[in-house]
Amino acid sequence: MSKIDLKYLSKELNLSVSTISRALRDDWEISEKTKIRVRALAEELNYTPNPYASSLRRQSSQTIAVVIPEIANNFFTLVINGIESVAREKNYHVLIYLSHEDYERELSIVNYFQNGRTDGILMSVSVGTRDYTHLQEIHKNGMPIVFFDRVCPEIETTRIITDDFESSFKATEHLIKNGCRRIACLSMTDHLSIETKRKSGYLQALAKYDIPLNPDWMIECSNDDPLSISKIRTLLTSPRKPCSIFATVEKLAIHTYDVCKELNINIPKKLKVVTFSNLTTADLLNPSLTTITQPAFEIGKQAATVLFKHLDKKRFAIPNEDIILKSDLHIRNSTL
Amino acid sequence: MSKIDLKYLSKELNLSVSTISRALRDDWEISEKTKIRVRALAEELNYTPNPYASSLRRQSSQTIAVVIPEIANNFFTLVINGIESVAREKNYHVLIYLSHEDYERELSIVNYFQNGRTDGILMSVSVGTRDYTHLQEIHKNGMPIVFFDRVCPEIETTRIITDDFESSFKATEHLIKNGCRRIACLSMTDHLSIETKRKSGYLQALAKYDIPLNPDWMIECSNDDPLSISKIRTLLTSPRKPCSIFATVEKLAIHTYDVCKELNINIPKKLKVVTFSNLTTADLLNPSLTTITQPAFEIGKQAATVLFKHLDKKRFAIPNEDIILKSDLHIRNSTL
DNA sequence: TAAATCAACGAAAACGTTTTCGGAAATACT
DNA sequence: AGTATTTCCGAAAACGTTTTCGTTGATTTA
Repeated sequence: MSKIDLKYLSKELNLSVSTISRALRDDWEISEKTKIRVRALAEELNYTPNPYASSLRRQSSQTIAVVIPEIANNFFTLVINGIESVAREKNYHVLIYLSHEDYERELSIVNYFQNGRTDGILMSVSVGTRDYTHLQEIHKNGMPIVFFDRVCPEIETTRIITDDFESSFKATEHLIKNGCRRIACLSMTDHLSIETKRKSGYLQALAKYDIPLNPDWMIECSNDDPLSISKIRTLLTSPRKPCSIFATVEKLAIHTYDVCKELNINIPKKLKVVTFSNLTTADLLNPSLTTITQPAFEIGKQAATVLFKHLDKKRFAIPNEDIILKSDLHIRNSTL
Repeated sequence: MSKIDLKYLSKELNLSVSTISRALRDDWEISEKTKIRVRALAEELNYTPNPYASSLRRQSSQTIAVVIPEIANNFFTLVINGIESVAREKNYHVLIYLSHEDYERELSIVNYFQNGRTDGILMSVSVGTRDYTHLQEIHKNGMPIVFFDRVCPEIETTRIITDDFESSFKATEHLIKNGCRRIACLSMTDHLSIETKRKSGYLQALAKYDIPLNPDWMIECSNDDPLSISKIRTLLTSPRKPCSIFATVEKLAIHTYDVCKELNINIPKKLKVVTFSNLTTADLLNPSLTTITQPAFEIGKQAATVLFKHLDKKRFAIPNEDIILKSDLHIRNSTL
């Protein structure tokens, strides 16, 4: 079975290659009659243009890249769903890259993009990156980037984020109003924009209610699960232990549940837990988990929309702004 | 900042374009001295070849496509992780497409692949597809496909699957041994290979223990969540209701949990539940959920490995065989 | 010494599109 | 009738690689 390309069609129809090409893209310079003939044959032979030839010639790939730290994570999968929903509408293809929270990997991924493989990037930076020069460089070279959730403030582009400070404040306040004053904060690293905002929301709430901060209760965890778990375990077995936990990421709350199960600590009687999370089963946990839920699908959708607004007409520069979406506090039994 | 391509490098170094190209791919016809010069400049200017030009010329894209029904699903994200782990090693790029369990979408996605956009496909078919001609066609045109989990038996290629029959049998037997005889089966559609296997495992277990089959207890659910939930609700409120549920997919078990919560049905006292699932929080649910867990990461890894074995040397044809991995039955409180 | 081999490189074709430029035929306008 | 517009189409360049096929001068072999 010979390949069907423009040349083949052109010979078959006794037309030039350029005419075929134009007919298929519905160019006004081609008569309706020939368009119909061309389309008919193309349809019949199931012709599809070679994407690489098109991309090479047009200098655009009809492809966007999504760079995320991990994929086995409800937040990011929902974001991808949001992105895909608009990419599909625009007939774009979606490349997915996982940085695994590692700076080196992120670096090598971004280097892939130097030469036109993608028309734009949607990205959430990994916890491991503290240096943004690789992003700044590619951005300066004209590659459009839109950040979401874990953003890079130094780069002049749109950042889709949520009201992390406010919702953290609200969640902490919720704990306080439920009688807690000994509130610990589990967070990841210091370098992520979202982490600092969430922590400062927590701190602000403490301050508002005149609760002194116990530095021992601000636990910096990492991507090293066993280490994080052991940190949580020592926290919960220490003589001065907290009566509730505010976790900035879902995983740390799950670790907390695990440790409580192991140590037979009753949630919420002995320990209340609230966390950022997009877990679909939060309602079914034992006990059901109070969460701050980010509008993940919407985040993906908005990020993609901003990017495509630029890709559609290059004249539209991506504005340098934060788009802030609201998270929801779902109060459940873990903070009863 | 002008583009740096081979032409630019060639002018800079007073060498021909072809020499530059060969030097960079470490061709033996180029002297070590010039190789070093070329590499040095390429490194300095951060040259990366245009992937579309390469792909066009070499007729290979360094890209594989993954087609899955949905992504907000632990099983598939783990599979993707497995795939990505080997794709990354091979320096391949991963395109992800979501069929959303819809045949039409799957069709149009597969049509994208007609003209070399991808070097190979890893795929799990959607529940909506009963006609495989689109897959057969593209496969006959020489596109390598490897199926996983939800396979297409008609196509002569490798299928990575799990021991669905055996583990379903074991799970059902587990329910029987725990005193259940009135066991309902929640499944999706009739057309998926995995569904029929899982159901026949269930049926076989009933047969072995001389339990007559109640057709009313074989509930065919769908992707329409509200409908599925209402089916489950009527099942659990009917006069002749089951005392346990075997669910072929995670979502149906979650629906069951929701309905039980709504109707105040105690799990496991009034109803035992076992399901296929890769939920990370199965252990933390109320009650903890007994699951048949598929080795999702390994599935992705194996699927990708088989594909790359072929892509590495085209002489190696993808064998027409099933690779069967074992699932694990994790007994937890929902079947106590 | 002449012929043959070899190492190192260049010119140009090729991959399959898209797009620029131009040209012939048909139609419309003085 | 002659000129100006349209209308429709073709030739060829261009996109940036890779690869085929030479070519040159140096080295080895007969």
